Amino acid sequence: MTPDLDRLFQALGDPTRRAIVDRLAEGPASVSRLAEPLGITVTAVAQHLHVLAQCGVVQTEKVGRVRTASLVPDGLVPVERWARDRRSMLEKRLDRLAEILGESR
Amino acid sequence: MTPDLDRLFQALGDPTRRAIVDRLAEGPASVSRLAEPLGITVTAVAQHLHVLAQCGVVQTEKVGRVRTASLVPDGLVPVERWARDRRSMLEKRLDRLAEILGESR
DNA sequence: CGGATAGTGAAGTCATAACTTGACTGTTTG
DNA sequence: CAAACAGTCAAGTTATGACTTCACTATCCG
Repeated sequence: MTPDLDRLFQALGDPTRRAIVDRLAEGPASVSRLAEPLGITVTAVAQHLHVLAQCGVVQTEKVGRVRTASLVPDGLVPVERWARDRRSMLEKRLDRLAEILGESR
Repeated sequence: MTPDLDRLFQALGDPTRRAIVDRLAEGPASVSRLAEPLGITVTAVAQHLHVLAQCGVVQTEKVGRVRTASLVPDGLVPVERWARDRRSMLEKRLDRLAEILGESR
């Protein structure tokens, strides 16, 4: 069910991948530029970028021999919405509960 | 770095665990009640609940022989905030960029 | 009491996923 | 052209994590 959300959350579950997102939030970067501060192979970074692209968080474009990655504008919206929805659902329930408890006073 | 977020996102990366959260959004439930629709062992559910509790998403209380799980009111807030922060950072950057491009017209 | 019910604990299995290495393809530049 | 550079591809390694089973404990109820 909802394989999109699955891949999205699973992708963000990895700290290295979130670090990449953090870095890209400050602006586009090449594969090796991303690899540098992470102490990781460029191969590994490329793999991470692939999964981040798969779930719509980043987009990459290769010009010449350098591939530049950047964040997709609304890539993180589903995450935000998922969390917000659950929270609001819970809050509604708790409000109703409080109301009932209040009435019986 | 930020082991809290790490555990949180990693926890939500598992579809079964998100299904549990979904179920709990509708109200508290016992371990076996949660296991039933998932086609999974109660043991597995207990394990999932443990990791969800570790990262502050659910809380459980055992009364008598039944353990009841429920969502922690603000357990998902960090997720929401993380996503929102990245998005707003990106938006600001794109706005600045648009401004600059606009000026040069 | 005795049998069902609800969950726990320890161990083991199995798949996946995060890396690495090493060989290779293109691209830039002195 | 040759050497350095940026990235890619295909394997292989290793750790972790999502399960299961089975034996066990504690609680409820007729």
